Amino acid sequence: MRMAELSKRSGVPIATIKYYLREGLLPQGETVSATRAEYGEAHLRRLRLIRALIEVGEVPVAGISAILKRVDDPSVTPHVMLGTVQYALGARPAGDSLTGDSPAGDPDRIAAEAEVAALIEDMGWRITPGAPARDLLAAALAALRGTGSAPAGPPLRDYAEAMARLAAAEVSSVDEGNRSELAESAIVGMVLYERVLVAIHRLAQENASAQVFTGNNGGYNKLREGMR
Amino acid sequence: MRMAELSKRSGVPIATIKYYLREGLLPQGETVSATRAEYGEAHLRRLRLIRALIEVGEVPVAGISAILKRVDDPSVTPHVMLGTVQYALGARPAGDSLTGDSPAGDPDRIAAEAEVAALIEDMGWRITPGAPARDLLAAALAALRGTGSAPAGPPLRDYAEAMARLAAAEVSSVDEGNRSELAESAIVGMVLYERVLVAIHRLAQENASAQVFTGNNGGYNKLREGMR
DNA sequence: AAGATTGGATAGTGACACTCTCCAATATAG
DNA sequence: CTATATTGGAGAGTGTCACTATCCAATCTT
Repeated sequence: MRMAELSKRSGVPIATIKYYLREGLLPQGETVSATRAEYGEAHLRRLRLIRALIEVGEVPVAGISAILKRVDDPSVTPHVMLGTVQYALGARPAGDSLTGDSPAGDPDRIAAEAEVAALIEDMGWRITPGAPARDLLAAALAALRGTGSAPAGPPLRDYAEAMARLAAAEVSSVDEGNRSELAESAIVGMVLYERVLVAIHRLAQENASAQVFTGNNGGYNKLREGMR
Repeated sequence: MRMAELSKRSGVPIATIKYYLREGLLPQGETVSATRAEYGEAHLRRLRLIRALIEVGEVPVAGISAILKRVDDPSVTPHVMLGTVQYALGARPAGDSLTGDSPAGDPDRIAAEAEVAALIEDMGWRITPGAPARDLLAAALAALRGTGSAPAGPPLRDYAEAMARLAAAEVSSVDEGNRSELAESAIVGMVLYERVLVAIHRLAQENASAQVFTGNNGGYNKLREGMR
């Protein structure tokens, strides 16, 4: 298959495919002559993976590049690879430009970090010390406690227990197939199930809000009036 | 408080505060003279809210502007306001630039939409027909089914039940205080608890991956060897 | 032989979130 | 009552990101 066909079949413009080739997201096709290269089904699959990560997963191109380097390196174990995905996803600049209530030093932040450590300990989880998700959680908690106006919400433990159950099912469903398929499937799973989780959480929030704030309505949700 | 002090106390540079004023994220201070305006605690609180939404919540500035317009409009009910937040968060360009497997027309996408509708029906949820989270979920599911290499994962119902429980607790914890505080607290809650959820999900995934892929290790997670 | 297509290199685009530079009108200090 | 500093406000400039457009010479295709 030539580039034009790859483009048509994937729906990705040729200029963009060239860009992905340059960035190393997509491996080069097999060069047939100076002006011709042959692409296979693997390229198409890879391209779809890239699009899914970018469009649905909102993973930055640089992160995808880092992920795919690991996928294509046979010496990397699945667990390490998942770690790479986490790093690529959590590529938070760690003190974004403005360092108002900076990562370290802020008392809210320190308290939040302790809370995170306690949660992990409580759950008996094995988590790398430098895992980006730790920072992510600590930052979210610090912001939650620090904005003044923050609702109490459910205890972290409730989140952790629910997530432990779901994550166990997600990860165990990955455990099959050959290495490179396993790799791609694990990545897709990690990134896309996170989006699924978020989307369903939002739906659940909307429903909960409807239950709490609109008796049987406030002019917003006219349908399903008498349902309940 | 003058702008310099507002900047110092919030950690946000003056230039950026001016930018937020221009964009309407932050209300003007009380003009005292042609070159002097007075800012109060409310401005500081609002500024912290903005930073939390941008840094932790990754909400685009345009979305924050839309959200805050509703917060400052007393005729908007809490439920509608939460809807606005969802729109601001899910401001997905709906066919991003390249329309490869476009929103409509794609069979994977249509199947995914049916799956979403069935889930909502099953759970007995009240969800607006045009809710952005519907699209978000449908897009994630379509990508999941369409990449070829996708793990089965837990049934959607499991996610939905877990999220229903958490969302109910989140929303009910918001139900107090005066209107504008309630509004801000609801926003903070929606956005930041989502980050908390995501972060804990990632931690749970890392742990699950460690359990499944490393018997008692692969050279990655040297600590806690004999724990289990 | 004539036109189209290809891979590859280089430069340009638009969106985004700031950030910088000016400016005239005050404040404030000596 | 000057001299210096600061303020709010407006406009243009910056860096990043993910593309997108333009050229080009070397092939294919007809």
